[in-house]
Amino acid sequence: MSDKHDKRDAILDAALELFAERGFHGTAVPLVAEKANVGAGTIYRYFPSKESLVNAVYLKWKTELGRVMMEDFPFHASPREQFHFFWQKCAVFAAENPLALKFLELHHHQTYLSDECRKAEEQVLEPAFLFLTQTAQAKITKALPPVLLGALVYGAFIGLVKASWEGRIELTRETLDAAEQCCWEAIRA
Amino acid sequence: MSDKHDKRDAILDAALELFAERGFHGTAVPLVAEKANVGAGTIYRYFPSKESLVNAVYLKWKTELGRVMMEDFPFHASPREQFHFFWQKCAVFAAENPLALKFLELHHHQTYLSDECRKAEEQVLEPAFLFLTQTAQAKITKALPPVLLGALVYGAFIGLVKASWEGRIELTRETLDAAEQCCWEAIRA
Amino acid sequence: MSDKHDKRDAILDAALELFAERGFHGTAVPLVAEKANVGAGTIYRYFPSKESLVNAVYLKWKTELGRVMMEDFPFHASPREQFHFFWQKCAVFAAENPLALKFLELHHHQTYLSDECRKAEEQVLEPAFLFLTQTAQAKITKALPPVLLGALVYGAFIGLVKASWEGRIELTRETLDAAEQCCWEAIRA
Amino acid sequence: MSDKHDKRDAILDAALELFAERGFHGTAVPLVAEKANVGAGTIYRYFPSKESLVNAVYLKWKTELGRVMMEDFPFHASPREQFHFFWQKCAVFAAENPLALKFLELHHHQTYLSDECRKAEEQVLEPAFLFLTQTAQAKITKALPPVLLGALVYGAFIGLVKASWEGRIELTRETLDAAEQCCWEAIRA
DNA sequence: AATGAATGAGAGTTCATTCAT
DNA sequence: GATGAATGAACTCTCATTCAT
Repeated sequence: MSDKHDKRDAILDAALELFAERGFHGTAVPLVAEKANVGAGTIYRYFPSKESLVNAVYLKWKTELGRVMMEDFPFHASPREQFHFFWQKCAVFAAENPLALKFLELHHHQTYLSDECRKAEEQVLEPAFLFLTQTAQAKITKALPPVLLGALVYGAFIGLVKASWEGRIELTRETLDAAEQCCWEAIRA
Repeated sequence: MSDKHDKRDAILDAALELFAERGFHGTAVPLVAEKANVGAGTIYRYFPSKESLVNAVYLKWKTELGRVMMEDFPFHASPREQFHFFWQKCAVFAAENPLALKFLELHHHQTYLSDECRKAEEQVLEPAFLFLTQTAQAKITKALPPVLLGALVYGAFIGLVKASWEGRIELTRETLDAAEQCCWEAIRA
Repeated sequence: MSDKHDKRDAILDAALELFAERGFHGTAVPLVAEKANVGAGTIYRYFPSKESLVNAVYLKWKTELGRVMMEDFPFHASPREQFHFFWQKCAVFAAENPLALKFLELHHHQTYLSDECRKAEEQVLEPAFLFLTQTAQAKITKALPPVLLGALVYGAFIGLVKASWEGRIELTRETLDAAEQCCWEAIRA
Repeated sequence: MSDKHDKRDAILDAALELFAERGFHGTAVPLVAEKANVGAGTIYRYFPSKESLVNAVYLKWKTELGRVMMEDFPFHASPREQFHFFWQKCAVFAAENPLALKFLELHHHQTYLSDECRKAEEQVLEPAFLFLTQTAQAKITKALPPVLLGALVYGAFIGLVKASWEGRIELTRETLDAAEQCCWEAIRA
């Protein structure tokens, strides 16, 4: 039925895995083809170039990240609960799509990414910035630029995830909860 | 005497800059040679391969980072002052060697890095872990694994620096101080 | 009935145009298919290979050229009138089928053409050679090998047509008549 | 001594031969390399692309043709003698550089040729046009556009040369002289 | 009969590495 | 010791041809 999408998706999945592990320039197109179980030429029926492929992977997962971040957002919950929601969503995404997160981190702001990818980036960040703006106004979080607090918390989260990738820590429920509390204390007024 | 080291250093500097901006696979050896003002063959008199060159750059700067982190460490100051010292050293390193930090982040844990690099990595982290172990025992910082708190704080710091690289924030004295205080509040008991 | 031939002709027409403009190796088969409004695979139902297609196009137009050259030949007119007939036929063919003439010139004696094409070539030239043989015997044209005079006149004609393709001259009635007279004076005794 | 030019020339010579026989798109770069006895990559040290290589070959031989055409031009000889000079020069060039002439004919006005090549083309034609303009004014040649007479004569010459390439005629001294006289009669008043 | 998605061999091109100078 | 021209393996990408539908 969806043979066409099966193949396109197989290519996107294979590319995600290889780009995440070896980087853009370190990944040969025929290798992607082999992993996706298609011919090398087939990739070029779906993507006009290797660059467009990496952009497609980036856009797919950045968009997906943005989507899950806002899914069922508890608009009427307390700021602390909303912060928990954000953290939880990131943790679930990291647990379910470790390769996607690795890929997004590794290719973030690379020269071969299109403007479209940069715009998707900003859209994903917007809700978090809005949250930090509103809670700062309410004197719940510190009177600091949202971009600063956002960078710190997201950076801390990524630091945690990277430590788990390197086997230096295990992302148990307790660890994640403790880390969340640390980050909340970092930003609360 | 220093002619030999002049050339070796020129190669390491050129490699640092190019690897930081384009990544390992995205950087051609002849380009490194050109930037270092040496012949392409000369690089192979100092480094047996491109891989060994990237390892040498990594080791040089990881070691340098470890060195500056411990230089003049105030062993008898208060934990908060010691934390300030760590943070300050990182900030100075980031300001003085932005390319080096970018390089270290980009090549961190890549497959072509040798075991020696991984060991250097650990050595750099050791003092910070020791600090977090001792302050936790003294109930000054949270009773959480040092690797967890370390990952959060270093991650937050890298998040901040990346935001500045992308032009989303300016690393003024005030910003850095505020961020430091956030991170202290994240880990304090 | 003519459905089959419609498709075959559409392919031949598309191939003529593309081969004439981009050459044999510069033309992709799927492009021919697209221009002919058929599937790429359909071409291989009519022609076993790209080579056989270019041969078919060549044979079609070389044969057509031979046909129109002899159509209504004025066997009983004067040599000068017969020469005018030849020239006129060539001019009409060039005007009506510029792509065909361009194609025939571009692919003339190429390695991928079959022997059949070479034979067709000779058949087309035969009447002209016969004419030049007979008029030479009658001391109306120069006592030179027909192949020499034929090469000069046909070469001159092609030179003229190429100049018009390049926009260096316009093939008006006057120009063609003047050129014809030049060529006649070139060969007349 | 001139090792560098030896290699560049070897590439240009190999390219001339292969492009003349198989056309631009029909010639693979590695084949040129093999014939030139260099590595495939070496070609790209001398020419940035296959296109620039074919342009270099074209320019080299078009320029050479223009040079030999004007070498020792008998400015004070009679028009008929000057015509003989042109014809003779072309014949010598064709005899000494058959591949070059074949190449120039095959690649004439192709889309991948640069503007520089087109300008070289015009420069080569200029002296012939000047000759035809002046002789027409002196009522020695026909009162027809130089571009018309030039196209006829050069076309006739190429027709003759092509016939010899195809083995249909032998370019003896007598044949060439007779053909020259034919062409003169074609254009004389 | 007709299709066009799929293919893999081969195209043009790059680059890590070597070696004669 | 230093070089950079030379290389060929491997890259990205194209296309003549096939075959399941």
